[in-house]
Amino acid sequence: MTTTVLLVDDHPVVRSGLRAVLESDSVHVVGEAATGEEAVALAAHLHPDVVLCDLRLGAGIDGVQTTAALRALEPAPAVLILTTFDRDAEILGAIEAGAAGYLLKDVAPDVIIEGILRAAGGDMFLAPDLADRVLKGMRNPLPKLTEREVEVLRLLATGASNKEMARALFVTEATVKSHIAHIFTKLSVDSRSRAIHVAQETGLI
Amino acid sequence: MTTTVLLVDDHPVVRSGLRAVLESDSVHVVGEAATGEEAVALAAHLHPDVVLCDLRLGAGIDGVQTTAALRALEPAPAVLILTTFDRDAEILGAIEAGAAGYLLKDVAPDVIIEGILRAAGGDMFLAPDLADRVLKGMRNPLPKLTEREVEVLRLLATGASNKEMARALFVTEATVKSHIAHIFTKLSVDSRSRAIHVAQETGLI
DNA sequence: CATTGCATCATCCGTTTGGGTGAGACTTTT
DNA sequence: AAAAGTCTCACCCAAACGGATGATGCAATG
Repeated sequence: MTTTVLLVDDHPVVRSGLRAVLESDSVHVVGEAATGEEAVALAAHLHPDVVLCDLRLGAGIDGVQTTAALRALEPAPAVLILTTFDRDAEILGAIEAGAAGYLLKDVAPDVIIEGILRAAGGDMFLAPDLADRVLKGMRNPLPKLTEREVEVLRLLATGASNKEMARALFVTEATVKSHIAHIFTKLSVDSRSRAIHVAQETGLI
Repeated sequence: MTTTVLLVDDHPVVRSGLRAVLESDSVHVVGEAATGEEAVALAAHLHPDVVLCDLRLGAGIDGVQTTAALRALEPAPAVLILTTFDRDAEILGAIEAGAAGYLLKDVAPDVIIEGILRAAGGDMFLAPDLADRVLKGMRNPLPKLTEREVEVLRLLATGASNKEMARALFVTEATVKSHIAHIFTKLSVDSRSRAIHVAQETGLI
């Protein structure tokens, strides 16, 4: 029995590649979507066994949000995340959103097929080089930042001074300092540069 | 007459996609390479009209170096850069290394084909949304940093303090401050965070 | 309704950073 | 040989930052 798959990627070339590589006795590609919104609409209609989804989708909702929306469908397809990057925060986000697995784009085609079949069977499937990191991430999850803190962190990452952030956010410098102090504590750092670094490394921003 | 093309990308899926998308009356894919080294070796042997090359090639030499090596062949193939990112420094690097053009991966297949044909004909071909930026980059080229300065900048971007950099580089803090002062001047910034930001934005690091 | 969490602001204080200036040693270029 | 560029270092000073502590208002949670 063949497993039906919906492809979600904003690059036409990648979709064609996946189609070419996946189509076989055991896997049948029933549709393609370029955005998360399109993916959800198509999945609701086509009922694929598995949705193979990029985490980075140019415009619109991102891969994590798409995963969550797909998993809320009835019946819910298994969602397999396929992407170029291995950012901890996003792996965890996708898994938490109900993804069955996570593969890097540079793996061999047969690994992807294997992942699809296992995802269709209800298995979890993680690229070996990532399993470790995911587990580590689960052991020391990054403390969650509040919306405001993320906002400050983003400004911080653009190189803004406290004064500039205060102006941009319509608050006093004291408030900005307060937010930054909290951010530093949560990220276990003691300088803006290091905060930027860990924020980027963990995919927090 | 058909134009012969060599594909260079570290992702098998992308290569398959490109092959599926490009193969036509006017374009014939004569080979695929996963690394820059492999690309040069194959190109020397297959003499393709055009090499379609990703800038980011997991292991080994990068796209810019590959471009330079390919252009040094006799006869030299036209090199068309195809990538996901639009980092100014790399665009310029590839153009300087002799690339005929630069396309983003999310463009439509027929745009890629058009780019290949024009590259084969000796034209320059830039994705429209990039041409502006390239020209801007040429008008305000980033002042070149010395090796030492780049080294300091990299450390800076990891969040290191002056003291830590001094230790890491076996110099005094005064020296580190001196380098940083020069970096700031060259990048026209006045804080470490902003230096990190422009360095990343311009692909300097 | 009490508690908790968030965002806001303040003051004090020590440390780090950034800016200016100058200078010696070594290499490459002219 | 002179000039230019790089890397190294030092000193001074003002501004920005980071840490500690505490307080207010407000919404959500229990």
